[in-house]
Amino acid sequence: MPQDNKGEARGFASSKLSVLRKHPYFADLEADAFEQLCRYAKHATLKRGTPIFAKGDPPTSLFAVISGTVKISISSPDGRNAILNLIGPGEIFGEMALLDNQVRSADATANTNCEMFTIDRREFVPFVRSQPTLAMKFIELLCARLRWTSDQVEQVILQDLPGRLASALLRLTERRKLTEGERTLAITQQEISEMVGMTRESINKQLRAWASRGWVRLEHGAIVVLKAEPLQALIEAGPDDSN
Amino acid sequence: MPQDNKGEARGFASSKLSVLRKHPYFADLEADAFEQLCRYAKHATLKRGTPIFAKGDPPTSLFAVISGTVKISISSPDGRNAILNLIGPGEIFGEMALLDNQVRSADATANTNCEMFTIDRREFVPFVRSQPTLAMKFIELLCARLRWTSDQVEQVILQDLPGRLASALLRLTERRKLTEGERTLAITQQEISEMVGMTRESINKQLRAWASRGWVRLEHGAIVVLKAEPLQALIEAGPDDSN
DNA sequence: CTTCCCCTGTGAATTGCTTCACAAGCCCGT
DNA sequence: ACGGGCTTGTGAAGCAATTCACAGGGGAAG
Repeated sequence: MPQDNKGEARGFASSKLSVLRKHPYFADLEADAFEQLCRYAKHATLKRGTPIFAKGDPPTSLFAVISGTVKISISSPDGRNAILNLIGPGEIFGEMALLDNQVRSADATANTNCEMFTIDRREFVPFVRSQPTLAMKFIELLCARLRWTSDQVEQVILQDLPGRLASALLRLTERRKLTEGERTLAITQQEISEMVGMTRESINKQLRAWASRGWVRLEHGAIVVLKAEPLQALIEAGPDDSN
Repeated sequence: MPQDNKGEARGFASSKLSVLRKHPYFADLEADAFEQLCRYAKHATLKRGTPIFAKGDPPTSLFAVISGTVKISISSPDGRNAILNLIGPGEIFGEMALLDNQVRSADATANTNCEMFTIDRREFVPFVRSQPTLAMKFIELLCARLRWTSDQVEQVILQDLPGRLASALLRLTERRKLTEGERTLAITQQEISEMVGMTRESINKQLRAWASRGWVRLEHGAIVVLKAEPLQALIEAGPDDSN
């Protein structure tokens, strides 16, 4: 739980405000609510790899990512781990434990160098209760999360390796609102493998097969989706439609 | 979308009220909100196997189960299916699509003969907006769902067959608040297999192995958990701790 | 500018789970 | 009370994905 408040050094609410305004999640709040939010929000920057919270922790804050990405994951005793979500700029995380007042159900780590706002629990909870509009916004957020996670269950249970991988790639491009031409995903093969629950090696071989067909292009730390249609078709066809 | 309103035949709000009062989910609503709810709620009974809604449908209602269980599932083109959740008496389902105004993301089917209340979308949404307490209650519900589903992802990705199965059994007993002595789960091996994403045959063999050690007892259409500790230990030990 | 670590790439052997193919039992509806 | 269908039980063969064991290349940090 790092508390690097460099942003506070300047001490001007206005500077914070201008950055917060750009955060899509809060963009359409009413003026007074937004002002209140500004007073609550604290700025923080953290280095790649920094743990933000761990499974079992009592929740202290809500987080709003400004730049960089945060990994939400769970690890098993034998060293494997599962990535449940990757949170990017303009997104929020850590709301669940705050809203239901339970301990954190997963780990959060800065996946790259990150810039973010944090809102303390003591201010956040009464704030949500006092703002019905905000409560509805969080309901929508939770619904979106639930759809995302249920999709993950569906794919992991119903599909084989090619299907899961295709599904993960497309879901990630959609989420990032990349819908045209070259869809570049800044993600390592290791990370993808932990999202779909298969080994890095298997993922690599499948990606390579698709690359040779021109469906994707592989770069260092990135995957570029070139043709979404055959991948989509593969998912709809179900397991073992010969890759 | 069956609309069997036999319960209406009597035409007395009071009879409906007495049943609704027993539904834990609404038990602690304020008097006036509860009265309003009574006017909205419609009674319905449906036979085992009846489809309630299907993936892709526009949402029409919220459902509150009084008796029986409802299956929330998704099926793939090649005939396999995945059970996302089993909703029992005192529980609610179908809220997600209503709250975020999207199409249904899964199928719902009466898994046994069922008795339930339905609340129409046109009445439900304004009702939630006008009752902050209720909104907070739904936030909690969504959080609980999210934890449940994330757990499912975690287990499916991190654990092997024994771990997944143990985890599913324990999560089900917990959910039903069975914490002492003989925990009977009214569930078929087919159903469990569709919840954990493995074949019925594999599940059967594992259950049989545990039965011979006295950890569980197998009945027709039911699994009785006799010893939770070794199962729990198995999950914590992670994959391949020799069954 | 150079070191070191992470990311990628690839083959061979192994295996946990599936697939397939049955048989028998229980229960529900008519 | 009697089918017929769902539910359980079990073995043998097959295979998709893992495991293991490498090697080269890029990029970030010092």
